[in-house]
Amino acid sequence: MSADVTSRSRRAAGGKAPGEARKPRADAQRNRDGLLEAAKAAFAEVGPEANLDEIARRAGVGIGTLYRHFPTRDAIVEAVYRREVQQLADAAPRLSETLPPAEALRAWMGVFIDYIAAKKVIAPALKSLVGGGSALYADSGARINEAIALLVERARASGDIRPSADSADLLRALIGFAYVNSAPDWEASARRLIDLLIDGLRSQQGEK
Amino acid sequence: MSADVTSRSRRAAGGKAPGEARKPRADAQRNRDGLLEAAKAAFAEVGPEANLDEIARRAGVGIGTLYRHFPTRDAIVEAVYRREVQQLADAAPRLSETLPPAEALRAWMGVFIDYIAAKKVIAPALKSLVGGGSALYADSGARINEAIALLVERARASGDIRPSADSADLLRALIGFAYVNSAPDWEASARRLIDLLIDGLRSQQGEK
DNA sequence: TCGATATACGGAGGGACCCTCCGTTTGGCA
DNA sequence: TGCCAAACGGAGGGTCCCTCCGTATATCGA
Repeated sequence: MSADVTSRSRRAAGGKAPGEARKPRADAQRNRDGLLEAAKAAFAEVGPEANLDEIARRAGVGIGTLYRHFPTRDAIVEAVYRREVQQLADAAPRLSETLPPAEALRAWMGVFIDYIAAKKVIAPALKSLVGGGSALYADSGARINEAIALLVERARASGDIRPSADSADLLRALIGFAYVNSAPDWEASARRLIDLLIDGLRSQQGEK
Repeated sequence: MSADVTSRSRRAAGGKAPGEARKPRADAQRNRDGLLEAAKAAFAEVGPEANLDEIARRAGVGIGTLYRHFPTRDAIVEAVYRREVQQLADAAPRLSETLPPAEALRAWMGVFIDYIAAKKVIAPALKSLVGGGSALYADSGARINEAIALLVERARASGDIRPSADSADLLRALIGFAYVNSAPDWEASARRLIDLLIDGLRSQQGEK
Protein backbone atom coordinates (compact mmCIF):
# COMPACT_ATOMS: atom_id res chain seq x y z
CA MET A 1 0.00 0.00 0.00
CA SER A 2 2.97 2.26 -0.55
CA ALA A 3 2.95 3.86 2.90
CA ASP A 4 1.20 6.94 1.63
CA VAL A 5 0.93 9.61 4.23
CA THR A 6 -0.71 12.34 2.21
CA SER A 7 -3.56 13.88 4.10
CA ARG A 8 -5.74 16.91 4.44
CA SER A 9 -4.55 17.75 7.92
CA ARG A 10 -3.59 21.33 8.64
CA ARG A 11 -1.91 20.72 12.00
CA ALA A 12 1.45 22.35 12.45
CA ALA A 13 4.60 20.26 12.32
CA GLY A 14 4.97 20.35 16.05
CA GLY A 15 1.34 19.61 16.76
CA LYS A 16 -0.32 16.31 17.54
CA ALA A 17 -3.70 15.02 16.56
CA PRO A 18 -4.35 11.38 17.35
CA GLY A 19 -5.28 9.36 14.29
CA GLU A 20 -4.57 12.20 11.92
CA ALA A 21 -1.70 11.96 9.45
CA ARG A 22 0.34 14.99 8.56
CA LYS A 23 1.21 16.63 5.29
CA PRO A 24 4.55 15.42 3.94
CA ARG A 25 7.40 17.81 3.54
CA ALA A 26 7.88 19.23 0.05
CA ASP A 27 11.27 17.58 -0.49
CA ALA A 28 9.84 14.25 0.57
CA GLN A 29 7.07 14.50 -1.96
CA ARG A 30 9.49 15.51 -4.67
CA ASN A 31 11.82 12.64 -3.97
CA ARG A 32 9.00 10.16 -3.86
CA ASP A 33 7.81 11.27 -7.28
CA GLY A 34 11.32 11.08 -8.67
CA LEU A 35 11.75 7.59 -7.30
CA LEU A 36 8.52 6.41 -8.86
CA GLU A 37 9.60 7.86 -12.19
CA ALA A 38 12.98 6.18 -12.05
CA ALA A 39 11.48 2.91 -10.91
CA LYS A 40 8.95 2.92 -13.69
CA ALA A 41 11.71 3.33 -16.25
CA ALA A 42 13.87 0.68 -14.64
CA PHE A 43 11.04 -1.84 -14.38
CA ALA A 44 10.16 -1.30 -18.01
CA GLU A 45 13.76 -1.99 -19.00
CA VAL A 46 14.75 -4.94 -16.89
CA GLY A 47 11.62 -6.03 -15.07
CA PRO A 48 10.66 -5.98 -11.43
CA GLU A 49 14.05 -7.32 -10.36
CA ALA A 50 15.69 -4.04 -11.29
CA ASN A 51 18.58 -2.87 -9.16
CA LEU A 52 17.27 -0.67 -6.37
CA ASP A 53 20.56 1.09 -5.80
CA GLU A 54 20.46 2.24 -9.38
CA ILE A 55 16.88 3.40 -9.14
CA ALA A 56 17.87 5.59 -6.22
CA ARG A 57 20.89 6.87 -8.12
CA ARG A 58 18.84 7.67 -11.21
CA ALA A 59 16.37 9.52 -9.05
CA GLY A 60 19.23 11.49 -7.57
CA VAL A 61 18.62 10.37 -4.01
CA GLY A 62 20.38 8.10 -1.55
CA ILE A 63 19.45 4.49 -1.17
CA GLY A 64 18.26 5.25 2.34
CA THR A 65 15.66 7.59 0.95
CA LEU A 66 14.35 4.92 -1.34
CA TYR A 67 13.97 2.52 1.54
CA ARG A 68 12.29 5.09 3.72
CA HIS A 69 9.63 5.69 1.11
CA PHE A 70 9.27 2.08 0.05
CA PRO A 71 10.34 -0.33 2.74
CA THR A 72 10.28 -3.33 0.43
CA ARG A 73 10.72 -4.05 -3.23
CA ASP A 74 7.10 -5.05 -3.41
CA ALA A 75 6.10 -1.66 -2.09
CA ILE A 76 7.70 0.22 -4.93
CA VAL A 77 6.52 -2.24 -7.55
CA GLU A 78 3.02 -1.90 -6.26
CA ALA A 79 3.25 1.89 -6.21
CA VAL A 80 4.45 1.99 -9.79
CA TYR A 81 1.70 -0.24 -11.09
CA ARG A 82 -1.14 0.95 -8.96
CA ARG A 83 -2.35 3.56 -11.42
CA GLU A 84 -2.08 1.25 -14.37
CA VAL A 85 -3.91 -1.51 -12.59
CA GLN A 86 -6.61 1.00 -11.92
CA GLN A 87 -6.91 1.73 -15.64
CA LEU A 88 -7.24 -1.95 -16.28
CA ALA A 89 -10.02 -2.21 -13.76
CA ASP A 90 -11.75 0.81 -15.23
CA ALA A 91 -11.90 -0.83 -18.62
CA ALA A 92 -14.30 -3.47 -17.33
CA PRO A 93 -17.45 -1.42 -16.84
CA ARG A 94 -16.79 0.40 -20.09
CA LEU A 95 -16.56 -2.82 -22.08
CA SER A 96 -19.52 -4.19 -20.23
CA GLU A 97 -21.69 -1.38 -21.57
CA THR A 98 -20.70 -1.64 -25.19
CA LEU A 99 -20.53 -5.38 -25.79
CA PRO A 100 -22.63 -8.48 -25.21
CA PRO A 101 -21.66 -9.97 -21.84
CA ALA A 102 -19.48 -12.86 -22.98
CA GLU A 103 -17.80 -10.68 -25.58
CA ALA A 104 -17.11 -8.04 -22.99
CA LEU A 105 -15.40 -10.64 -20.85
CA ARG A 106 -13.33 -11.87 -23.74
CA ALA A 107 -12.40 -8.33 -24.70
CA TRP A 108 -11.32 -7.45 -21.20
CA MET A 109 -9.13 -10.50 -21.00
CA GLY A 110 -7.57 -9.39 -24.26
CA VAL A 111 -6.95 -5.95 -22.84
CA PHE A 112 -5.27 -7.59 -19.90
CA ILE A 113 -2.84 -9.35 -22.20
CA ASP A 114 -2.20 -6.15 -24.16
CA TYR A 115 -1.41 -4.46 -20.92
CA ILE A 116 1.13 -7.04 -19.88
CA ALA A 117 2.65 -7.04 -23.32
CA ALA A 118 3.07 -3.29 -23.29
CA LYS A 119 4.56 -3.15 -19.82
CA LYS A 120 6.42 -6.39 -20.19
CA VAL A 121 7.10 -6.63 -16.59
CA ILE A 122 4.68 -7.43 -13.95
CA ALA A 123 3.83 -11.09 -14.24
CA PRO A 124 5.71 -11.95 -11.05
CA ALA A 125 4.18 -8.98 -9.32
CA LEU A 126 0.72 -10.04 -10.41
CA LYS A 127 1.26 -13.43 -8.92
CA SER A 128 0.93 -11.96 -5.45
CA LEU A 129 -2.45 -10.59 -6.44
CA VAL A 130 -3.90 -14.04 -6.29
CA GLY A 131 -1.38 -15.68 -4.02
CA GLY A 132 -2.33 -13.64 -1.02
CA GLY A 133 1.40 -13.18 -0.73
CA SER A 134 1.94 -9.63 0.32
CA ALA A 135 -0.70 -7.50 1.93
CA LEU A 136 0.69 -4.66 -0.15
CA TYR A 137 -1.22 -5.88 -3.13
CA ALA A 138 -4.52 -6.25 -1.36
CA ASP A 139 -5.89 -3.03 -2.75
CA SER A 140 -4.88 -3.49 -6.38
CA GLY A 141 -5.90 -7.09 -6.15
CA ALA A 142 -9.34 -6.13 -4.99
CA ARG A 143 -9.81 -3.76 -7.91
CA ILE A 144 -8.86 -6.34 -10.48
CA ASN A 145 -10.97 -8.95 -8.80
CA GLU A 146 -13.95 -6.67 -8.83
CA ALA A 147 -13.43 -5.83 -12.46
CA ILE A 148 -13.45 -9.39 -13.69
CA ALA A 149 -16.13 -10.42 -11.23
CA LEU A 150 -18.44 -7.81 -12.69
CA LEU A 151 -17.96 -9.10 -16.22
CA VAL A 152 -18.35 -12.72 -15.21
CA GLU A 153 -21.43 -11.96 -13.18
CA ARG A 154 -23.16 -10.21 -16.06
CA ALA A 155 -22.27 -12.90 -18.53
CA ARG A 156 -23.55 -15.51 -16.12
CA ALA A 157 -26.78 -13.65 -15.46
CA SER A 158 -27.47 -13.29 -19.15
CA GLY A 159 -26.98 -16.99 -19.70
CA ASP A 160 -24.08 -16.37 -22.06
CA ILE A 161 -21.77 -18.53 -19.99
CA ARG A 162 -22.22 -21.46 -17.66
CA PRO A 163 -23.44 -20.72 -14.13
CA SER A 164 -20.43 -22.37 -12.52
CA ALA A 165 -18.01 -19.88 -14.08
CA ASP A 166 -15.57 -18.59 -11.47
CA SER A 167 -13.94 -15.21 -11.94
CA ALA A 168 -11.04 -16.03 -9.64
CA ASP A 169 -10.21 -19.05 -11.79
CA LEU A 170 -10.22 -16.89 -14.88
CA LEU A 171 -7.99 -14.29 -13.31
CA ARG A 172 -5.52 -16.97 -12.36
CA ALA A 173 -5.58 -18.28 -15.88
CA LEU A 174 -4.89 -14.82 -17.24
CA ILE A 175 -1.96 -14.25 -14.95
CA GLY A 176 -0.64 -17.66 -15.85
CA PHE A 177 -0.91 -16.95 -19.56
CA ALA A 178 0.87 -13.67 -19.05
CA TYR A 179 3.61 -15.36 -17.11
CA VAL A 180 4.71 -17.53 -19.98
CA ASN A 181 5.75 -14.54 -22.01
CA SER A 182 9.19 -15.39 -23.24
CA ALA A 183 8.26 -17.11 -26.48
CA PRO A 184 7.96 -14.70 -29.40
CA ASP A 185 4.34 -15.57 -30.10
CA TRP A 186 3.14 -15.73 -26.53
CA GLU A 187 0.65 -12.97 -27.05
CA ALA A 188 -1.16 -14.67 -29.91
CA SER A 189 -1.09 -17.89 -27.94
CA ALA A 190 -2.62 -16.19 -24.94
CA ARG A 191 -5.36 -14.80 -27.12
CA ARG A 192 -6.18 -18.22 -28.55
CA LEU A 193 -6.31 -19.64 -25.06
CA ILE A 194 -8.66 -16.93 -23.94
CA ASP A 195 -10.95 -17.77 -26.83
CA LEU A 196 -10.77 -21.38 -25.82
CA LEU A 197 -11.76 -20.59 -22.26
CA ILE A 198 -14.66 -18.47 -23.43
CA ASP A 199 -15.85 -21.20 -25.75
CA GLY A 200 -15.61 -23.61 -22.84
CA LEU A 201 -17.64 -21.28 -20.67
CA ARG A 202 -20.27 -21.02 -23.36
CA SER A 203 -20.68 -24.72 -23.82
CA GLN A 204 -22.91 -26.42 -21.29
CA GLN A 205 -20.98 -29.65 -21.21
CA GLY A 206 -19.67 -29.31 -17.71
CA GLU A 207 -23.09 -28.51 -16.27
CA LYS A 208 -25.87 -30.85 -15.25
CA MET B 1 22.37 -30.62 -20.80
CA SER B 2 24.16 -31.16 -17.50
CA ALA B 3 27.63 -31.63 -18.96
CA ASP B 4 27.42 -35.38 -18.77
CA VAL B 5 30.61 -37.06 -19.85
CA THR B 6 29.77 -40.65 -19.08
CA SER B 7 30.80 -42.93 -21.89
CA ARG B 8 31.73 -46.43 -22.79
CA SER B 9 35.26 -45.57 -23.70
CA ARG B 10 38.02 -47.76 -22.33
CA ARG B 11 40.94 -45.53 -23.25
CA ALA B 12 43.57 -45.06 -20.58
CA ALA B 13 43.74 -41.80 -18.67
CA GLY B 14 46.75 -40.69 -20.63
CA GLY B 15 45.34 -41.70 -23.99
CA LYS B 16 43.57 -39.60 -26.59
CA ALA B 17 40.87 -40.56 -28.98
CA PRO B 18 39.36 -37.70 -30.98
CA GLY B 19 35.62 -37.38 -30.49
CA GLU B 20 35.50 -39.98 -27.77
CA ALA B 21 34.58 -39.00 -24.24
CA ARG B 22 36.20 -40.68 -21.32
CA LYS B 23 34.85 -42.43 -18.29
CA PRO B 24 34.54 -40.10 -15.31
CA ARG B 25 36.61 -40.70 -12.27
CA ALA B 26 34.89 -42.59 -9.47
CA ASP B 27 35.03 -39.71 -7.02
CA ALA B 28 33.58 -37.38 -9.63
CA GLN B 29 30.63 -39.69 -10.18
CA ARG B 30 30.07 -40.03 -6.45
CA ASN B 31 30.11 -36.30 -5.89
CA ARG B 32 27.81 -35.66 -8.79
CA ASP B 33 25.27 -38.09 -7.38
CA GLY B 34 25.57 -36.55 -3.95
CA LEU B 35 25.02 -33.10 -5.37
CA LEU B 36 21.92 -34.18 -7.23
CA GLU B 37 20.56 -35.72 -4.07
CA ALA B 38 21.22 -32.60 -2.02
CA ALA B 39 19.83 -30.36 -4.73
CA LYS B 40 16.67 -32.40 -5.01
CA ALA B 41 16.07 -32.04 -1.30
CA ALA B 42 16.84 -28.34 -1.32
CA PHE B 43 14.62 -27.61 -4.31
CA ALA B 44 11.77 -29.48 -2.70
CA GLU B 45 12.15 -27.39 0.43
CA VAL B 46 12.67 -23.89 -0.85
CA GLY B 47 12.25 -24.08 -4.60
CA PRO B 48 14.66 -23.62 -7.45
CA GLU B 49 16.18 -20.51 -5.88
CA ALA B 50 17.78 -22.63 -3.19
CA ASN B 51 21.18 -21.55 -1.92
CA LEU B 52 23.86 -23.27 -3.97
CA ASP B 53 26.53 -22.93 -1.31
CA GLU B 54 24.32 -24.88 1.04
CA ILE B 55 23.62 -27.57 -1.51
CA ALA B 56 27.35 -28.08 -1.87
CA ARG B 57 27.79 -28.14 1.88
CA ARG B 58 24.97 -30.65 2.35
CA ALA B 59 26.53 -32.84 -0.30
CA GLY B 60 29.82 -32.61 1.56
CA VAL B 61 31.73 -31.04 -1.30
CA GLY B 62 33.19 -27.63 -2.00
CA ILE B 63 31.30 -25.02 -3.93
CA GLY B 64 33.88 -25.31 -6.68
CA THR B 65 32.91 -28.91 -7.21
CA LEU B 66 29.29 -27.98 -7.60
CA TYR B 67 30.12 -25.41 -10.22
CA ARG B 68 32.39 -27.78 -12.09
CA HIS B 69 29.61 -30.33 -12.42
CA PHE B 70 26.86 -27.83 -13.06
CA PRO B 71 28.13 -24.58 -14.48
CA THR B 72 24.84 -22.78 -14.02
CA ARG B 73 21.87 -22.94 -11.74
CA ASP B 74 19.75 -24.01 -14.67
CA ALA B 75 22.05 -26.94 -15.28
CA ILE B 76 21.48 -28.45 -11.86
CA VAL B 77 17.76 -27.73 -11.90
CA GLU B 78 17.50 -29.44 -15.24
CA ALA B 79 19.54 -32.41 -14.06
CA VAL B 80 17.34 -32.86 -11.00
CA TYR B 81 14.13 -32.78 -12.95
CA ARG B 82 15.17 -34.61 -16.05
CA ARG B 83 14.10 -38.02 -14.83
CA GLU B 84 10.82 -36.79 -13.48
CA VAL B 85 10.02 -34.95 -16.66
CA GLN B 86 10.63 -38.20 -18.45
CA GLN B 87 8.06 -39.94 -16.28
CA LEU B 88 5.60 -37.25 -17.11
CA ALA B 89 6.20 -37.73 -20.79
CA ASP B 90 5.87 -41.49 -20.43
CA ALA B 91 2.42 -41.13 -18.94
CA ALA B 92 1.07 -39.79 -22.22
CA PRO B 93 1.14 -42.95 -24.37
CA ARG B 94 -0.13 -44.98 -21.43
CA LEU B 95 -3.15 -42.74 -20.93
CA SER B 96 -3.69 -42.60 -24.62
CA GLU B 97 -4.20 -46.36 -24.72
CA THR B 98 -6.66 -46.61 -21.88
CA LEU B 99 -8.91 -43.60 -22.39
CA PRO B 100 -10.89 -41.93 -25.16
CA PRO B 101 -8.69 -39.32 -26.83
CA ALA B 102 -10.07 -36.16 -25.27
CA GLU B 103 -10.25 -37.81 -21.86
CA ALA B 104 -6.67 -38.95 -22.18
CA LEU B 105 -5.63 -35.38 -22.86
CA ARG B 106 -7.56 -34.11 -19.89
CA ALA B 107 -6.14 -36.82 -17.68
CA TRP B 108 -2.58 -36.07 -18.71
CA MET B 109 -3.04 -32.41 -17.98
CA GLY B 110 -4.30 -33.39 -14.56
CA VAL B 111 -1.23 -35.55 -14.02
CA PHE B 112 0.88 -32.57 -14.95
CA ILE B 113 -0.72 -30.52 -12.20
CA ASP B 114 -0.34 -33.36 -9.71
CA TYR B 115 3.29 -33.49 -10.59
CA ILE B 116 3.86 -29.81 -9.98
CA ALA B 117 1.90 -29.98 -6.77
CA ALA B 118 3.98 -32.85 -5.47
CA LYS B 119 7.31 -31.30 -6.39
CA LYS B 120 6.19 -27.81 -5.56
CA VAL B 121 9.03 -26.28 -7.33
CA ILE B 122 9.61 -26.14 -10.95
CA ALA B 123 7.22 -23.59 -12.38
CA PRO B 124 9.99 -21.10 -13.07
CA ALA B 125 12.15 -23.85 -14.48
CA LEU B 126 9.36 -25.00 -16.74
CA LYS B 127 9.03 -21.54 -18.11
CA SER B 128 12.26 -22.01 -20.02
CA LEU B 129 10.76 -25.08 -21.64
CA VAL B 130 8.55 -22.91 -23.75
CA GLY B 131 10.52 -19.71 -23.63
CA GLY B 132 13.40 -21.09 -25.60
CA GLY B 133 15.40 -19.52 -22.81
CA SER B 134 18.21 -21.89 -22.04
CA ALA B 135 19.41 -24.55 -24.43
CA LEU B 136 19.79 -26.75 -21.37
CA TYR B 137 16.12 -27.47 -21.40
CA ALA B 138 15.91 -28.34 -25.05
CA ASP B 139 15.87 -32.05 -24.39
CA SER B 140 13.30 -32.14 -21.61
CA GLY B 141 11.26 -29.61 -23.49
CA ALA B 142 11.17 -31.82 -26.53
CA ARG B 143 9.95 -34.79 -24.53
CA ILE B 144 7.11 -32.88 -22.97
CA ASN B 145 6.19 -31.32 -26.25
CA GLU B 146 6.05 -34.71 -27.90
CA ALA B 147 3.94 -36.11 -25.10
CA ILE B 148 1.23 -33.52 -25.33
CA ALA B 149 1.44 -33.35 -29.11
CA LEU B 150 0.66 -37.05 -29.28
CA LEU B 151 -2.43 -36.68 -27.16
CA VAL B 152 -3.65 -33.65 -29.02
CA GLU B 153 -3.03 -35.26 -32.37
CA ARG B 154 -5.05 -38.33 -31.49
CA ALA B 155 -7.90 -36.33 -30.06
CA ARG B 156 -7.93 -34.17 -33.14
CA ALA B 157 -7.85 -37.14 -35.49
CA SER B 158 -10.75 -38.78 -33.71
CA GLY B 159 -12.83 -35.64 -34.01
CA ASP B 160 -13.07 -35.32 -30.22
CA ILE B 161 -11.61 -31.85 -30.30
CA ARG B 162 -11.52 -29.03 -32.81
CA PRO B 163 -8.99 -29.31 -35.64
CA SER B 164 -7.34 -26.01 -34.76
CA ALA B 165 -6.24 -27.25 -31.33
CA ASP B 166 -2.60 -26.41 -30.70
CA SER B 167 -0.57 -28.51 -28.30
CA ALA B 168 1.98 -25.76 -27.70
CA ASP B 169 -0.79 -23.44 -26.57
CA LEU B 170 -2.06 -26.03 -24.17
CA LEU B 171 1.37 -26.64 -22.73
CA ARG B 172 1.78 -22.94 -22.14
CA ALA B 173 -1.55 -22.82 -20.44
CA LEU B 174 -0.57 -25.69 -18.17
CA ILE B 175 2.69 -24.10 -17.18
CA GLY B 176 0.86 -20.86 -16.55
CA PHE B 177 -1.71 -22.58 -14.34
CA ALA B 178 1.08 -24.25 -12.43
CA TYR B 179 2.84 -20.96 -11.96
CA VAL B 180 0.04 -19.40 -10.00
CA ASN B 181 0.44 -21.89 -7.20
CA SER B 182 0.54 -19.79 -4.09
CA ALA B 183 -3.16 -19.69 -3.31
CA PRO B 184 -4.27 -22.61 -1.15
CA ASP B 185 -6.76 -23.90 -3.69
CA TRP B 186 -4.66 -23.41 -6.79
CA GLU B 187 -4.73 -27.09 -7.62
CA ALA B 188 -8.50 -27.34 -7.75
CA SER B 189 -8.59 -24.12 -9.71
CA ALA B 190 -6.11 -25.48 -12.23
CA ARG B 191 -8.24 -28.58 -12.64
CA ARG B 192 -11.35 -26.56 -13.29
CA LEU B 193 -9.48 -24.52 -15.85
CA ILE B 194 -8.28 -27.65 -17.59
CA ASP B 195 -11.85 -28.86 -17.81
CA LEU B 196 -12.81 -25.52 -19.24
CA LEU B 197 -10.15 -25.73 -21.90
CA ILE B 198 -11.19 -29.23 -22.84
CA ASP B 199 -14.80 -28.20 -23.08
CA GLY B 200 -13.71 -25.33 -25.27
CA LEU B 201 -11.77 -27.69 -27.49
CA ARG B 202 -14.79 -29.92 -27.81
CA SER B 203 -17.16 -27.18 -28.82
CA GLN B 204 -17.06 -26.22 -32.46
CA GLN B 205 -17.82 -22.56 -31.87
CA GLY B 206 -14.45 -21.25 -32.87
CA GLU B 207 -14.42 -23.24 -36.15
CA LYS B 208 -16.03 -22.38 -39.45
C1' DT C 1 53.77 -52.25 -6.92
C1' DC C 2 55.12 -47.73 -8.39
C1' DG C 3 55.38 -43.41 -10.49
C1' DA C 4 53.28 -39.99 -13.79
C1' DT C 5 49.71 -37.19 -14.93
C1' DA C 6 45.15 -35.99 -16.26
C1' DT C 7 41.29 -35.30 -13.53
C1' DA C 8 38.97 -33.59 -9.81
C1' DC C 9 38.71 -31.14 -5.43
C1' DG C 10 38.16 -27.16 -2.02
C1' DG C 11 37.51 -22.76 -0.60
C1' DA C 12 39.34 -18.01 -0.48
C1' DG C 13 38.03 -13.93 -2.44
C1' DG C 14 36.00 -10.35 -5.37
C1' DG C 15 31.75 -8.65 -7.01
C1' DA C 16 26.75 -7.58 -7.03
C1' DC C 17 22.98 -6.53 -4.53
C1' DC C 18 20.31 -6.02 -0.38
C1' DC C 19 18.94 -3.45 3.60
C1' DT C 20 19.87 -1.03 8.18
C1' DC C 21 21.45 2.38 10.96
C1' DC C 22 22.74 6.77 12.39
C1' DG C 23 24.98 11.31 11.98
C1' DT C 24 23.80 15.38 9.16
C1' DT C 25 20.83 18.56 6.73
C1' DT C 26 16.65 21.12 5.90
C1' DG C 27 11.73 22.56 5.41
C1' DG C 28 8.31 24.92 7.66
C1' DC C 29 6.01 26.78 11.63
C1' DA C 30 5.96 30.15 15.41
C1' DT D 1 15.04 34.20 12.88
C1' DG D 2 15.30 30.04 15.55
C1' DC D 3 13.94 25.62 16.50
C1' DC D 4 13.19 20.78 15.73
C1' DA D 5 10.68 17.08 13.62
C1' DA D 6 11.15 15.29 9.25
C1' DA D 7 13.87 13.83 5.78
C1' DC D 8 18.28 12.83 3.75
C1' DG D 9 22.50 10.09 2.36
C1' DG D 10 25.62 6.61 2.22
C1' DA D 11 28.89 3.68 4.80
C1' DG D 12 28.90 -0.80 6.10
C1' DG D 13 27.56 -5.51 7.28
C1' DG D 14 25.30 -9.44 5.39
C1' DT D 15 24.09 -12.87 1.79
C1' DC D 16 24.75 -15.11 -2.26
C1' DC D 17 26.98 -15.74 -6.60
C1' DC D 18 30.74 -17.47 -9.29
C1' DT D 19 35.84 -17.74 -10.61
C1' DC D 20 40.32 -19.06 -10.08
C1' DC D 21 44.12 -21.67 -8.79
C1' DG D 22 46.99 -24.37 -5.64
C1' DT D 23 46.40 -29.06 -3.81
C1' DA D 24 45.03 -33.89 -3.77
C1' DT D 25 44.11 -38.32 -5.90
C1' DA D 26 42.26 -41.95 -9.14
C1' DT D 27 43.78 -44.44 -12.76
C1' DC D 28 46.87 -46.37 -16.01
C1' DG D 29 51.17 -48.15 -18.08
C1' DA D 30 55.35 -50.14 -16.91
